[in-house]
Amino acid sequence: MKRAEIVEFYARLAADNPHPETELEAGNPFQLVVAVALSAQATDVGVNKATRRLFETVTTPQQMLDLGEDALKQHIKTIGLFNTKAKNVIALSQRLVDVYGGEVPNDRDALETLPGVGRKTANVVLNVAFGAETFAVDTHIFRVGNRTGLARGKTPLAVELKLDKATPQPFRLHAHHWLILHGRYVCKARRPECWRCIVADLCAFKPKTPPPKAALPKEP
DNA sequence: CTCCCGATAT
DNA sequence: ATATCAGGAG
Repeated sequence: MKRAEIVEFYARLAADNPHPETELEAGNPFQLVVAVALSAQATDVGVNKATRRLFETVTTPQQMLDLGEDALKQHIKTIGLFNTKAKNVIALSQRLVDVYGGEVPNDRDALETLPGVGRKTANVVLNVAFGAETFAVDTHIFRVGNRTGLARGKTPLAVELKLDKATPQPFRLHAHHWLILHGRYVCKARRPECWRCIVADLCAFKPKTPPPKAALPKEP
């Protein structure tokens, strides 16, 4: 995608949603780390349903340790991969207490030493909790970047580095939220809704999906 | 590369 | 029935 097209692409998404925010519910950086770690291969809606009650009583790493792994599992058992996620969240909390004074570090390398936290989760925390201009490439952004031609790559890291180079100010801070929300609600994996996409004319995706035909009445 | 793994949409 | 969901670790 050309420079002017990229600016137009972001300008439209920005005009459509001036103040995009994460849809994960978290009251502080620690809860954010936990919520994002839990969100792997799960929907935000599902994560929020599980964390709503959990976060009423657990707001710090020490409180998570006091709760314990078994009780945590009961809270998050409706989320996929809950066994490894529970283990990771306890280990992550232990490390925050032992090494970082119970605080979430504002540093990608430090974040990535936390169990269950990889580059994508670290980038989300840096952006949402600390206002860094990071590009957290999840399944949605990977798909949108490759489909549209905005930022293509074989791996999430490759797409991230291209986004970093291709995204100009003043769009850098919120770019990853505009892309993820666009991917979640319009440029969907199964049935992309190109007929109502506001950047379809800038997009390289060939089979522009038509609007659904009106449902025919069923024969009895 | 495989494994982890329940809820939801199609 | 099956693909997909704010991935990460071994």
